[in-house]
Amino acid sequence: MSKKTTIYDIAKVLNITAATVSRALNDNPRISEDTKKMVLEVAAQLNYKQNKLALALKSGKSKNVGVVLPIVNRNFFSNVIRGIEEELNPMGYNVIISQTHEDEKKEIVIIQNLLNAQVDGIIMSIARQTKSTEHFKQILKKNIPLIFFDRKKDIKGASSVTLNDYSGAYEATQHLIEQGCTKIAHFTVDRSLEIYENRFEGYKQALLDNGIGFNDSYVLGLESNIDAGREAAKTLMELADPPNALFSASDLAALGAIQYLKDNGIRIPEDFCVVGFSNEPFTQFMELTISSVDQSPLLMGKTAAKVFLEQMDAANVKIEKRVVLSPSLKIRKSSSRLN
Amino acid sequence: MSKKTTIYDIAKVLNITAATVSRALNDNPRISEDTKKMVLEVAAQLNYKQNKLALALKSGKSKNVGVVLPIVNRNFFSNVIRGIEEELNPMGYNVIISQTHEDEKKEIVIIQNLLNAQVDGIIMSIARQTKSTEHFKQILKKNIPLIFFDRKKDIKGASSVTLNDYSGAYEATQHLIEQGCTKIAHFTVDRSLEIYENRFEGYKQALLDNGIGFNDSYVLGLESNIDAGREAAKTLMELADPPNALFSASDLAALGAIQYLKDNGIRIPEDFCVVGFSNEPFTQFMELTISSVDQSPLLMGKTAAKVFLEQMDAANVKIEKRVVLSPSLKIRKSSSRLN
DNA sequence: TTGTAGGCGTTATCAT
DNA sequence: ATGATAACGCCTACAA
Repeated sequence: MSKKTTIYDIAKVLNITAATVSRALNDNPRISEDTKKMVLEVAAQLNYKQNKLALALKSGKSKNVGVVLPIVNRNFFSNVIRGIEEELNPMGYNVIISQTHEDEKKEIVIIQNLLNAQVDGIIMSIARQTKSTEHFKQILKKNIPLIFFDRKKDIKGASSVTLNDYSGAYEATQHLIEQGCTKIAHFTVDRSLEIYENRFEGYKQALLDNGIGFNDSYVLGLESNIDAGREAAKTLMELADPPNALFSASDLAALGAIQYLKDNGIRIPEDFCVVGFSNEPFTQFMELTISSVDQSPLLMGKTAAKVFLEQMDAANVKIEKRVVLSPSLKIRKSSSRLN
Repeated sequence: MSKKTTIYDIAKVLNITAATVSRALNDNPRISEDTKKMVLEVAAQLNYKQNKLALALKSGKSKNVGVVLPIVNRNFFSNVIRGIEEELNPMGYNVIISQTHEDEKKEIVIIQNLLNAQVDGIIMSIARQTKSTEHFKQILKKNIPLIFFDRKKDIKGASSVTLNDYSGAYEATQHLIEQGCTKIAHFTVDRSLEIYENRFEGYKQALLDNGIGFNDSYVLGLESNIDAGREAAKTLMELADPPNALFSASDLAALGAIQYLKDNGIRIPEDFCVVGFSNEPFTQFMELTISSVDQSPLLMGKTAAKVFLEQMDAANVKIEKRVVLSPSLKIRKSSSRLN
């Protein structure tokens, strides 16, 4: 069809040069109002659209930001994306999404690709298994901002926006204790990840601060799904001295546990209290609503985006920034004995 | 820091020309194995990375695809994104996400922006209120593929991947009838949107085909959330002749209705059967699991991506393609009387 | 097999 | 106020 119209096409029509057209289009002061008006007119007539690619090549800024995360179709991550997009789009940035599927190799390839695509920044949450840090350093070496969210690695020059998982876990456990629970179990997922380790530590510290002995057999590592939760609950209840409460680092696992307990005639919250983590939508939809720690993913996304924007403004001034967001405990039926 | 290395840097080291380097890097046959090897070596040493921007400018192909949808943090949409990304990333495409927030003006601006950014294609689900089609035609005029998913407009040259909402609704209604339900209500959302209109039509036709009179007062339009569902259920049950079943075009509204019914001592499924639409995750998590029509969003995303890839291959051959996916009814407790 | 030169669309730095 | 020119990094005829 009709080739794209360039500033040269406009220039030709008006018998002026492309440079002048460019100035007119960019509100350059060194140009007469008259020619400016004419250029704008012809541009409209010819349906001229700036080619961002050319601009990007020239300026070295692509106005694209890469967002890398394990998987998009999970409530937490899709909310983060939403936050990032809402903050960045109005500033003229496009958001490129890539999924690692928790695969370190894929993560490395993706980052290579984004760097080749000349993204202006990378906002990411690392894959579970990622051990290497070489690819992160590559990013920083090219002097482009790297902002981690939720799952991070401590790397000089990289910023991060995380949740205070420790205090979230502490608060949740404290709440269970206040409900009169004395024997509190904990479901963790993968303590080699900082976030889960911190949740564990918060849980443990709350127990100790309240003079409650910490019991190793009450801590179980499992996958984040319903079946795993059911099974783990079974394991717990078959202990010689079973617990009477659970703080789960996963909402789905918490749900599984609740299902198992109910099936076995254990009343919630009368006999057993449960608090989950993530504040997944379904926790509010159940008949027995589930208490959970909210991670404010939307805010996390927005904050990560803002940190990126700051770094862009700061030009060469490379100050790594570490933002820690406060979780908020949503108390629901599964842990509401009093009142 | 160190400037990015270009093919010129490599050329300089080897005392050859950039063209030769380019050929070596691109497996061009017209080059000696020796120089090729050397180039590759030096490229590795200098940590050379191809600048995709330059390539894009030269070739006119950005290897970016725009994905435009109302909002990302909704189960359906985030699953579609996942499908698209999984299909396109391995083919070397990056996926740019933008949200319209159901705002037509924003949709227009976003598309303008994507066109300026020279995307190679646009995969999108239109905003609710969108009436104009001018911006869609702009896309096609530039000869770049436009693929709608779920919510589409019929435009010459545009492809689409949709769900057979009609048959999904028909099947759901038929199922309710088979459960012995005689008076079936319907929650719709916005019948000015094709998908909801089709669900309504499928519902209506199933009634007629079974010799069941269609009752206008059983059809309510409402927002897709729990409270609206509760309220609408109240309206229904206060009718002189209240229904004994509900086919809701929204899972959340279905949940609201179920909550209201339960609160008022109506037993589900014994007294009243419910089927929703979308197969949201929570429908399986409830104690009373909710029957729902699955939209296979992941497949929808993958299919849309494949259609795009086909169109790219087909070069100038612009064949618009219309794919219609089959829904599948997930029968759960909320509508399981028999057996 | 390799080098030369031009162009993709912009902007910026000189001149004029 | 405007024009000419170079440059961003790459690819590809064409020439040698």
